[in-house]
Amino acid sequence: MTEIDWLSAAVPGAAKERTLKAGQTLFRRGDRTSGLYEIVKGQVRLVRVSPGGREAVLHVAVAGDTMAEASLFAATYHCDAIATTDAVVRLYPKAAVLAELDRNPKAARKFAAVLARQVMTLRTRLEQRNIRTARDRVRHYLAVSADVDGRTVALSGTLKDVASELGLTHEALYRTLAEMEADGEIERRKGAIRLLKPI
Amino acid sequence: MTEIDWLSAAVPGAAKERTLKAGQTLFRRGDRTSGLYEIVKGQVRLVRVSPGGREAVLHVAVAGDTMAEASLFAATYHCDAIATTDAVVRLYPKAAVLAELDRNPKAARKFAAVLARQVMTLRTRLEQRNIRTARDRVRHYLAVSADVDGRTVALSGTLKDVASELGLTHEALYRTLAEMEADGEIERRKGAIRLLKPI
DNA sequence: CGGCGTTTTGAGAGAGCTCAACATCGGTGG
DNA sequence: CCACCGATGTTGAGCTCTCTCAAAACGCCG
Repeated sequence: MTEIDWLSAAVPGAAKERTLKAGQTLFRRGDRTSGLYEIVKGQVRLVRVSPGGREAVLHVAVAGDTMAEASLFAATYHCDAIATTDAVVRLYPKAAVLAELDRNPKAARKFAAVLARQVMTLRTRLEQRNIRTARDRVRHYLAVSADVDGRTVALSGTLKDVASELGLTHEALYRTLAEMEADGEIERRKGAIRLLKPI
Repeated sequence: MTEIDWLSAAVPGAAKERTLKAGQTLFRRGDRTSGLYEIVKGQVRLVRVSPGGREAVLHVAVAGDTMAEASLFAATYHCDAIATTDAVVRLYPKAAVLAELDRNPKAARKFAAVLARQVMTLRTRLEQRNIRTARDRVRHYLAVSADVDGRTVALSGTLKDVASELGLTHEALYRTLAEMEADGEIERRKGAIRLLKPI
């Protein structure tokens, strides 16, 4: 279950949609928190702006992501949220979400479960970034993403998306996959990769 | 509040300590989940072992960290946990933690808050790894870690620790800091860095 | 004082990034 | 049905930056 599934189940009808133009601000640091957001369309980035005006990006949320979960438990936002493209967001109001957490232990447990899974996934991706060579990083990705038989990896989006998730340029990923295929380590199919040698 | 503070407050006396030799297994994939662990001393790594015997590291937990939070909500573990050094771990039994979450909405909210904060921190660190040059990565780190006045960054551990958190070799970090100091961008103090130009 | 870990600087090599050109694919409209 | 177009996929060549290996200074603690 994703966080969004949980939210729409827990607070049905409470969410409000909002449309943003590219460059428009969703909230600013110091604003009273209104709740957490789901990105329906487009892209929103969370940034901390330093006194000198430089931006440090904390997170780039794209369609399907949630952001600002921690704002549920804070009085004010600790960063700015700015749409990088035209975007549509859905607000899950803080009061409604917290009320449901208090009222319904099952829901609270489910929410914690969703967050714990996110923590796990993020740690895995962070660990992956510690791997230096493209080939080993791809191997790590394949090993972690392989289905139960450990032989097939379904590719979620385009290879460009995978490259971005791996922290590689798409060129580097293409080259690496080509080399691995030439070495008989993998076989590329439409939307999937088969592992030939059990790694 | 850290996760550990929350745990010891929520399930006082329920935790059990266990001592591990280097190389010893704490749990294996498929084992029934017993709860989540805090590392008291040493280092434990979570790995997924592929059919061919290669290890994909999912997380390296060091003293003070918690691990396997998601196991609270699963019947079996999904990876192996192996001590990389002699280690002491503290087990917070699943039943006790879940019972407290069900019984006490305040505790459940607190737990969710801790997890949400972890998600935030991890996303920030992941975003940081998207920055390619050492200098910009250090700038990002400084901007995010600066205290309220945006002028001073307290260093938690040694610079080697910081280098590891940044995903840089310590040599690269030393060089970068030296250059930044030469350029008048920062000033290095004992256990802290002052930002001279507001970045 | 001696030993160990941290900090520092040097030199060289390798790996991925950047820029560039081209192929391929899927959808759209004439 | 075909031409067109944009995005994805693919390959090439050079460059830059960090990593690696090495060695030495420094600081802390027993």
